[in-house]
Amino acid sequence: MGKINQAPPATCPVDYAFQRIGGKYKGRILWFLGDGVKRYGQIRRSISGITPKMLTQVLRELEDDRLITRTVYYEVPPRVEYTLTETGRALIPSIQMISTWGQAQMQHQGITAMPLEEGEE
Amino acid sequence: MGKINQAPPATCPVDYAFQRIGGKYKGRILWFLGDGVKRYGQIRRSISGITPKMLTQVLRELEDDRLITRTVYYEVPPRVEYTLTETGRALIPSIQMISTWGQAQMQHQGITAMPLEEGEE
DNA sequence: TAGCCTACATACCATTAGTATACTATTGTT
DNA sequence: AACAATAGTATACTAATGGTATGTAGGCTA
Repeated sequence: MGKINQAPPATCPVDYAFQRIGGKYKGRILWFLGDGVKRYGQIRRSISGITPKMLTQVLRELEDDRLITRTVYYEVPPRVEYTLTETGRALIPSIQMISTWGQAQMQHQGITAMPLEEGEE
Repeated sequence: MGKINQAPPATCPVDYAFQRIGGKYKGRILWFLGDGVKRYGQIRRSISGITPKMLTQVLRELEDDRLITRTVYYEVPPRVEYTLTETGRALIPSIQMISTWGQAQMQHQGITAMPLEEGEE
């Protein structure tokens, strides 16, 4: 349930890729993780508008697709860290390019770009 | 109706971009158009499994977002040609990289990649 | 000890994306 | 007259995606 595009396994590389990084939040999450190891709460604060349920769901899908790893520290309060796998990291240059494109388009339309949020801690 | 992601206008470039090129078919269609001017039927034959309704819908969305242009020739039988705009063409290198990534992953998993179809004419 | 925090899980519901199938218009060909 | 070709429309439907609300565990804080 909740899997973006799980239908017929892709034979086209573009299709294959978009089945994994399409969806409303995946690009932004991967992009944010490109910055380094992040905790659940950090991601949630950086991805404006995402609900905890969606975040959990999306993170699990990315984990299932081996784009990120999830490390649980059994402390109290619990701590869960997410980081890109090699495969996931290999996507960052592509997302970088897409971001650059997006930035240019936004400028073109007079929209002010705000890459990612989150107040320091 | 049918607009993929029309919710709050993106402030993040990555979000902005994925709102335009996300969805099941957009990446593949743009990629195919990267090859040059294409007719409706050519696109339909190249994107396996797409229904005419979806294709029309997606093409209209790409047109609205100024990623492609649509040229109608009032002949019989009708002829409609689609081509990338400058903005759309600027996306091709990113899709190229994503495709390369996808290809590598597919190889890694023993899947045979089949970039795009369509028999010559 | 009553709530608060983190990091979720679960149930339920609404919206949106996508599918299936059939149909249209126009003109030339058989 | 029936059929082919192209580029779609129309209608009805299912599946995927996303959202709200609430629950849970264990320690921490007031």
